[in-house]
Amino acid sequence: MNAQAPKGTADMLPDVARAWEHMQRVAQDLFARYGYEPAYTPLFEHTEVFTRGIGEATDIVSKEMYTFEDKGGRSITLRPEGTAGVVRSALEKNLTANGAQAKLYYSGPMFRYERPQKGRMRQFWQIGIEILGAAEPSADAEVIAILWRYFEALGIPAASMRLLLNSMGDEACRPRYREKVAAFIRSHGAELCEECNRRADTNPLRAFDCKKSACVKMMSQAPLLRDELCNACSAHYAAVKALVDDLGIPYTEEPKLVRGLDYYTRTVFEIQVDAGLGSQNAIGGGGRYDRLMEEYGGPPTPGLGFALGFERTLLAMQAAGVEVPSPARAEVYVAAVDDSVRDAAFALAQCLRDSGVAAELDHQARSLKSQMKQADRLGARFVAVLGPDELAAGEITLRNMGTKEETRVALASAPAAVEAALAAALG
RNA sequence: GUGGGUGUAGCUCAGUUGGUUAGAGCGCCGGACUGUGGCUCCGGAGGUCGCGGGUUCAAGUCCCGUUACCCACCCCA
Repeated sequence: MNAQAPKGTADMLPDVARAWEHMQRVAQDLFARYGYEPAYTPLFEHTEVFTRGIGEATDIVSKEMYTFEDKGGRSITLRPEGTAGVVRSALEKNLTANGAQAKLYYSGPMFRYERPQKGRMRQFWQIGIEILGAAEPSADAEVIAILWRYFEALGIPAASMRLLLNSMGDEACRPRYREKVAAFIRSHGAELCEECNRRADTNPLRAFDCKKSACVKMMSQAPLLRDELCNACSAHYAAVKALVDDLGIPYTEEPKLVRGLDYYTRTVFEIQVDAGLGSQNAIGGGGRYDRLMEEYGGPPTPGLGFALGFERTLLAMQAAGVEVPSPARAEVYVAAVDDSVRDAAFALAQCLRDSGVAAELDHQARSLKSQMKQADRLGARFVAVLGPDELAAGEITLRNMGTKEETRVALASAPAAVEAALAAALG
C-alpha cells in the first residue's frame, strides 16, 4: 500500500506536536482571562451551513470544499473554517436566547481543497474565538486585542506584526456601495482582467483582492467603502479604532481589506507578518458577522471572532527565532546492569513514576553503556543504576549526571531520595 | 486548474564525458582493562538509486511517460 499521507496533509510528529500543544496551552490560558470557554463543534456539517454562511460566490464554496454524500443521502462538507459551525451550534442550542452572550473558543483541523504550498495545506489547524450577542465596539476591540496579545505571548515580536483594519459596512450601506463598485468595474472593464469583469456580477468587492498590476492600479481609483459608510457603521468603526488606539496596539487602515467570506459586516481585521510564510502573509484574521445567525433562520444576533492558522503561526515563530519549550524526556533513567535485574529495574521505574517522577528505562536489553548514553541523550539528571550488587544490598546507585557523583540509596526509599536529589539539583 | 524545481541510506547530500561489489557527514548499533554518559578512535548494520518503459554490450547517470513532494500563480489561516 501507499504509506504516504494524502496531498496537502502532514503528520504532526513530536517536534511539531509539542509546538502545537504549547500553542494550545498559551491560547487556553489567554482566552480564559478574557472569559472565553472551550467549544468543539463537528468537523463536518450539512453543506448548507457553509454555502449559506460563507457565500456561494466565494472561492471557498465554489471550488475548495470537501463535499460528499453520506450513506443516508445527505450532502456533507468537511468544515473549511470554524465560524459557521459555531454559529449554527449557538442557534441550535439557543446559546444567545433572550439576549444572552456566548464567548467561545475552539481549535482543530479545517479542510480546503487547494494546491498546497508553503503555509497552505488541505488540512490545516486553526484556533479561533467567537463572541455572540455583543454589538458594542468594545467587543470588536477585545477580539482584536486577544489576537494581538496571543501572538505576542507566543514570542512573535510586535514590531514584526502588522494589524490591518477595515469596515465592510452593513445592510444599509454595503449593497449601495457594492453597486457602485460593480458600476466602476463595468465602466473600466477594458482595463481589468477577465476574472475581475466577472466579479462585477458575482462579488465585485473581491476585485480589490486581485493581484494583477493593471487591476491593482485601476481598482486603486475605485470608490472606497470608507467614504460610503452609513452613519451607524461609520460611528461603530470610529469607536473601534479609538478603543484599539487606547490599547496602544498599532494598526493600519486598509480600505481594500475585504477578506474571503461573505458573512462579514462592519469590522474586519487581519494580522500579517513578512518573514517565514513564503508568499503568504496572514497569520490570523477575523471580523464581525451581524447577519450570520439570521441567515441560518435565527433571530438577529450580532457576533464576531477571529481564526488563526497554526501552521503559519509556527512558521512565523520559527522566523522570529522562538524556541518552543521542550521538557526533558526523563528526570531519572533507570539502568539495569544485566538481565538478572531487569524486572527489579522495571518495578523501580514504575515506583518512581507512581510517585510523580518522569522515569525512563530500556526495553531493548541494551548494554549498561548504551543505557547511560541513552540517559544522557534524554536529558536525565540522574541515573538509578541497579545491578546484582545493589539488588543484593537492597540499594540502588544514584548517579548525578551533571557532577558524576554517585551515592548508594536504599531501594525501598528510592522515590523519596530521588525527589530530594532532584529538588537539590534544581535548587 | 496552470507553471517551475526536485526525487540516491533514518536525516542532509555527493555521485565526474553512461563502465567493475553506489559513497560522505550526521544519526543508529557494537567495541577500545571483564558494571557507567557527554570528547576521541575502531568496527558494523542500513539503499527495489520514486515508479514504468526505452536507447545501449553496459544507466543512479541519456530519452519518454508517470507519480510524489516542494515552490509560485490563484486564494486564504
